[in-house]
Amino acid sequence: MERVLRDAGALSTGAIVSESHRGASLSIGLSAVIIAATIDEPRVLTLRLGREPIEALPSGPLEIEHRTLEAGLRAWVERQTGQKLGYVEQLYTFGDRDRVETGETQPGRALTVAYLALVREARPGGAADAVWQNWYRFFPWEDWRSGRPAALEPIEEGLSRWSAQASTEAGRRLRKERVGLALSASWNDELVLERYELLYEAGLIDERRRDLGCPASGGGPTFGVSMAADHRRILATAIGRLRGKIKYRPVVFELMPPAFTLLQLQRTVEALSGVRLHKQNFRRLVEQQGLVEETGGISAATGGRPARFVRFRREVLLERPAPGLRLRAGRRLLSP
Amino acid sequence: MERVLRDAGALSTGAIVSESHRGASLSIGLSAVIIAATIDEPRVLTLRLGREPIEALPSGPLEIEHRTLEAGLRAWVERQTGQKLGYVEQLYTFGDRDRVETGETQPGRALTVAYLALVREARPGGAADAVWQNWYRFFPWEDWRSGRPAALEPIEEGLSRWSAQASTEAGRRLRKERVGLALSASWNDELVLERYELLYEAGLIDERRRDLGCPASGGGPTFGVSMAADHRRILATAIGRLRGKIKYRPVVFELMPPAFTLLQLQRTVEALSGVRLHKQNFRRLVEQQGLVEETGGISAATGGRPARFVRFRREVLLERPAPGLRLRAGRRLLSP
DNA sequence: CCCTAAATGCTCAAAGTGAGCATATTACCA
DNA sequence: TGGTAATATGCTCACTTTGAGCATTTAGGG
Repeated sequence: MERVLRDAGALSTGAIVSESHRGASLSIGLSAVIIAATIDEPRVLTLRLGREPIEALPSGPLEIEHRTLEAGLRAWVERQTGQKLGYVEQLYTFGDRDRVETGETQPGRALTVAYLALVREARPGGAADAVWQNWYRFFPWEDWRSGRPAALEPIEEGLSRWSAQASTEAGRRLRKERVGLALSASWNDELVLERYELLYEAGLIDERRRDLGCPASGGGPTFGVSMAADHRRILATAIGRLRGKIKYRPVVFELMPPAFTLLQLQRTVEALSGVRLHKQNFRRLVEQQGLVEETGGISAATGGRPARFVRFRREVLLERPAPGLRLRAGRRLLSP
Repeated sequence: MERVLRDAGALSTGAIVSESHRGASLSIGLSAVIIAATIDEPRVLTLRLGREPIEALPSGPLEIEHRTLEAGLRAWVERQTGQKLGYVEQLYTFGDRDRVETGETQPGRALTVAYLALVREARPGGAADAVWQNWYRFFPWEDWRSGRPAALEPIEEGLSRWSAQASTEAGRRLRKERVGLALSASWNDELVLERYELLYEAGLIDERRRDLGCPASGGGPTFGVSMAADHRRILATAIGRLRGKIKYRPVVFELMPPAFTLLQLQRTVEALSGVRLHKQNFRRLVEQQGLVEETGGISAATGGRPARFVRFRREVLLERPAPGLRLRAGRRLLSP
C-alpha cells in the first residue's frame, strides 16, 4: 500500500508486461469504447495510429499504479485523448491466443479487458489523433434507419456461400442456422457481435484475412472499415451491449445534453439502435415512464412547431426497477 | 487462503504467475461459479479448503497451454472437481488491488476472470472436497420463497446505522438512497451484487472484516456463510446475472433433466429467482412461448394428479428473438 | 393566406398480464 | 367405499401495454 502511494505519480513506468518462467509473455491491456452521439449519428472515439493510419480504440497496458482496472482505464483514456469519462462499465475480457497478433517473436498472450464509456460532448479529443467516428463506418450493415442497408445483399451472398462450404452436412446446417438467426427477417438489433463473428469467420472482414496472414487483397469483397488488432470485435461487443441496455436502463441520457427535445432523444435512440421508431408511441413511453421533466425552455424551432425542452428525471432511478425505453421498432417502419 | 489456492494450482507446470520488472507479482486467475438445481434448491459447486474448511470456488491460474480463457477454465474445473461443463459464459473480471488479500510479502495484483457455468447433474464432484451447496447458505437474505427472509430485519437495521454514520450529509443521503434501491419494497431479485456490496461496505459481511484485518469476531453480527478471497462477491455477481438472464433467454433448461414436469420447471425457476410464481400463469407463459413440448411420458405422481413430462423445444431458439420466462413475481405471493 | 414541418393529443383494436374460480385425477385413509 | 389432500389443467375477466394512425396546433416561409 505504501508502495502504491509512492508510485502514484509516476507515469507509464510500471506497465505490467511480464515474463513467465516459461518464456511466454503476458500483458494485460485496457481498452475503451467511448461513445457519444451527435444529432443524428452515434460516435466512437478512435485513435489514428501508424503511417498509413489504422484506427484503434484508446488503450494501454494495466499498470501497477492503477488501483482498479477502471481507474487504469480512465487514466489511459485521459492521457491519450484528453477525454474525461463519466459512465463506465466493464464489457468483456478477451484472451484468445489465436485472435490477436502480438507482433512478438515469442508465443504470447494478450489479455484485454474492454470497457464501455458514455460521454456527453463530442468535441474532438484533446491530444494526438483522437477523432470521433460514426460507428456505422465500421458496421455499415447495422444501420437500418433508412431501410435495409445495401451491404446486406452481398453479405448474405457471402454468408450463404460460406454456409455451403462447411465440410460436413451437420456443419452446413449449423452455419445456416447461425446465419438465419443473426440476419433473420425480424432484425434483432442486439446481435451485433454475432453478425461480426459470422462475417469474420466467413472471411468477409479484413481483420480475418490479416489474422490469417493473407495478402491484403484477395478473395472477394470485405465489409466496413477495419480496425487495429481485435478492436472492431470489441466495438461490436460494445454496440450490442449498449443497444440492449438502453431498453431497460436509462443510459441514453448519459449521451444527451442537459436539456433536449423529445425528438432529439428519439433521434439519438434511433441512431444507437439503428432502427426507426414510431414517434407518438416513443413520446408516450418516455412520458409515461416519467423519464423526463420539462425544463420550461422551448426549442428554437428547427423546423415546424417549437418543442419543449426536457431533462432527465433522476428520480426514476429510485422509483422504477428497470426504467428504460423498451423500444420495439415499428414493424412498418423497418421495411418501408 | 491464497496459499491454499496457489498450492492447488501448483500441480501444473505452465501457470502464468509472473514477475514484472518492478517486482510486483501479477497472476491471472480463472474462477468458476458452477450452478445446478435439485428439486427445490439452487446449488453451487464449492471446494472445501484448509484445515478449518473455508469454501472456495473452483479456480486456478491461467496457463500458457490454455488456448482460450474458457478452455483454461474448463480444464481447471475438470481437474479440481471432475465436472464437465456445458453452458459457460464469462461473468466479470475482478481486478481491484484492495479487495483481495494476496497474502504475499510483495504488493501484487490478482486478476480474476470469473465464469458462470450451468450443469445438469448435481452428483457430488468427483475429486477432492468438491461439494454442492445450497447457494442461499451464502445469501440467506435472497430467498423470499417462503416470505420475507428473517435475516432482513437485522440487516436493515445494520444498514440504516451504516447510512447514518456517513461523515457528510450528502454521504448519508447517498447511502440511504442505495439502501432504499437495493432493499426497496418491490423486491428486485437481480440486485444480488448491489446488496452484497452494501452489506460488505457496512461491515455486515465476514469477508469485509477479514480484508480490514479485523479480529475474527467483533462489532455486531454478520450474515451468511463466508467464502475464500472475494469468491462470495463473484457468486453474488453470478446469481444476479443468472436471475436476469432466465427472463430473456431459455437458460433454465440447462439445469433441467431431459424430461421434466411444468411444476418441476417452475420450482427450479423459483429456486433461482428466490420468489414464488403464479402457477397457472407460469404454465400459460411457458406453453404460449412454445418453450416446451410433450414427451408423451407421465410423471409418477408425486402428490396428486400425475403430470405430463415435457422437454425443452430447441426450435424456439430459431423462432423467437428472446425466448425466456419474463416472470414477474405475483404481487400477492411475495408478501403473504 | 396557403403550405410544409414538427409537436402534440387522442383513439382503437390486439396482445399481454395478474388473479382467481372451477374441474379433473390420483393416492391415501378412515 | 366415500372423503380428503394435493396436484394438474382449463378458462374467465378486468386491466395494461402496444402498435398504428388520424386529427389538431403552432411556426416560418413564400
